[in-house]
Formats: sequence, structure tokens, C-alpha cells
Amino acid sequence: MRIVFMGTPDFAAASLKKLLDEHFDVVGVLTQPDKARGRGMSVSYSPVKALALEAGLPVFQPESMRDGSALRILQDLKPEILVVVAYGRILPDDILALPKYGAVNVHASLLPKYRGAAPIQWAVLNGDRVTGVSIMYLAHDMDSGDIINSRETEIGEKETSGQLFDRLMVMGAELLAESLREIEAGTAARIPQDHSKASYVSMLDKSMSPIDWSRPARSIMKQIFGLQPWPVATMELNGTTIRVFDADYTAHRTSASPGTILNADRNGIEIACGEGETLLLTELQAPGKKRMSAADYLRGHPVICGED
RNA sequence: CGCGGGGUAGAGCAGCUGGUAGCUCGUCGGGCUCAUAACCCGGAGGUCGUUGGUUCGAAUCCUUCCCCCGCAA
Repeated sequence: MRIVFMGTPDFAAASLKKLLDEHFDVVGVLTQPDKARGRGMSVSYSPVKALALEAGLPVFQPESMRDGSALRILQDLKPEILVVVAYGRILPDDILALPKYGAVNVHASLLPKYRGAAPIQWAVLNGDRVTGVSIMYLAHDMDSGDIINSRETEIGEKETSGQLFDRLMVMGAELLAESLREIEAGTAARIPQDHSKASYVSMLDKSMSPIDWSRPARSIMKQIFGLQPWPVATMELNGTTIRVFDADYTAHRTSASPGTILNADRNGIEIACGEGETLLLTELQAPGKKRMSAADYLRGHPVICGED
């Protein structure tokens, strides 16, 4: 089965790696064009491209999906199936219709829940205790295609989006390989989604960073862990914006107004939250500095209790 | 040459209108205490990221490079 792989970031590279390791017949790779990125704006290319080059696969980086160039590339590659993982572009119907077996996609949620751009982060942010990955066919509408396979996993109480991302990346790659084998064997399921239960999530942005201390402790915890590795929860302290990386629940109750600093010692910084709960912040990052324990931070930055 | 912040004792910071460096924690020794992450006394520990320069003299001014962090992508 001739496979053309389309993907860009690490999440996609994990799937491509799996297909190569399992000796699937990957005949070509499409990935986003190289861009200047990172400090210094040096030009670098995507993890998928790096892996494809290493494997000696032909790599294509069409600028547009709709000017016909991508379609021509695919016509030449003659794929029997398209595997699309976090490619970064919406594929037009003429491309989806090209391969005999259509196009399959790895999506990091239990569809139809969390269609869209940041399903992993939103599962954490919303405090879900279970999420998963789904392998589905691509359809005209985003993330609406028939499901081939899905697999669940529990979300740790203090698991960050980044950690969950790494786990789902592996799970997704494995389930993808299984699904492709089933497609080849003609045994693959094709279960339509219950569109009435669909939900959509947007990309994250920095406006979600500031912590609202009037919210319940667990809600804030989920914000702290769900917003890692980006954009990271923040708070104002000593007149600067501090990023918060780790915190713990406490058994304490308080009548202090939310945001009040109740204590600051080698254990961390305890702050009043909503509903009388408190949280102990244990790892922070000051502007221009690297992340450090709250205890380290306090050595050079006196924090006055009672302030908010 | 994308923009900005930072590199000073083991850790976190101050000093930076030039005159060989200080704070807190830790550490070592001693004391106090039923006891302590408490307290008291004493000590060790820094070629102030690197290169060159200005100067009688630089952590403090200018220059080269390296590394770290954030923004933007």
C-alpha cells in the first residue's frame, strides 16, 4: 500500500517514525515550508522533514494546497492512502479524493469531543480525567470523519499538557500503525461520529495565562498544568509577571480574599484561592531567569505575606 | 544582522554616577535546647562568563565572543 505522509511537528514525526520502523511503504513526505524560527530567526525545518531526509524519502513542501501544486505532487506519487498528522493545512476535497483508500488522520482526543486545534491542552484545562487518541478518515469538515479506532488514557492529576502530548504521540503512532494494517486487510472499522455530541476547541493564547485566584484550587491547578509548555500560567508578584510551573494542593482553609499571600517559606508560596481553598506554589520563573523552586526564588526576592 | 532581559561565593540576589565585593539561604566548627527547617557565636568559600581596550586604578565605561531566558515566528 503506497503511503504518502503529510505532517510537520514532533507529534507527526512520531507517527512517521513508527511507519518507517514497521516498514510501511512510505513513498513520499509532504511538510510545511522551512521558516525562520527560534532565537536569532535562523531558518530551520520541521521534525518531519528532518526524519524524512534521514530516511532518504522524497520531501515536498508546497506553499499552498489550493494552487494545484500539491495535487500535482500527489498525482506523481500515486498514493493509495494519505496519512495526515498535524500537517497544518486544511486539505481540499480533490486531494482527499485522490487516493484509493482516502486519507486517515491521528487526532489527540476521543472524537467527537474536542475537534480542532488544541485537544490535548483543553482536556487538561477542563480537568478531564480521561482522554485519548482517535484514528479517523479525513472528511470535508474538520475532524468530522468516520472513526477507525480510538484508545483511551487517564490524565494524571498533575500531568502537564506537554507530558500528555508525549504520551498521546506514542499512542497515536501505535494506533495508526494498527489501523493501517486493518485497512490493508480490509477489516478496518468505519464508525460515523455522533455529530450532535461534537465539541470544538480553539488554539491557546497568552490571554489565558493570568491566574484568576477566585477560581477553585483544582481549576487553577489545571490551568497551571494545562498551559505547559505554552503559554504557561502567570501571576503578578513584586511588580513583575511570574510564570508558575508547579503547585500543590493544601489541606488548609482560609477566609482571606483570593490572591492573598498567606505564607512564603522554604516550602513555597501559599496563596488563597476561591471557595476558601489555598494552593502552595512550588516552582516559578522570573522574567529573564530560568525556572526555579519557590524556595530559591524567595532567597533573592523577599515576598511580603498578606499582599495579593 | 528580528526585539528585549540576564551571566557576581554551592543556590537566589544586591552592588554597576569606577578605588580589588556584600545580603539571604546553604555549608563547616562551636554553643543553647527535651527538641527543632528555631536561636546564638565563629569560619571556609568569589581571577565578579570570555577577549581586547580606556584609566594611576574596573564587577562597575567601550569592544569581541560564548552561554542562559522571554518575545516574535
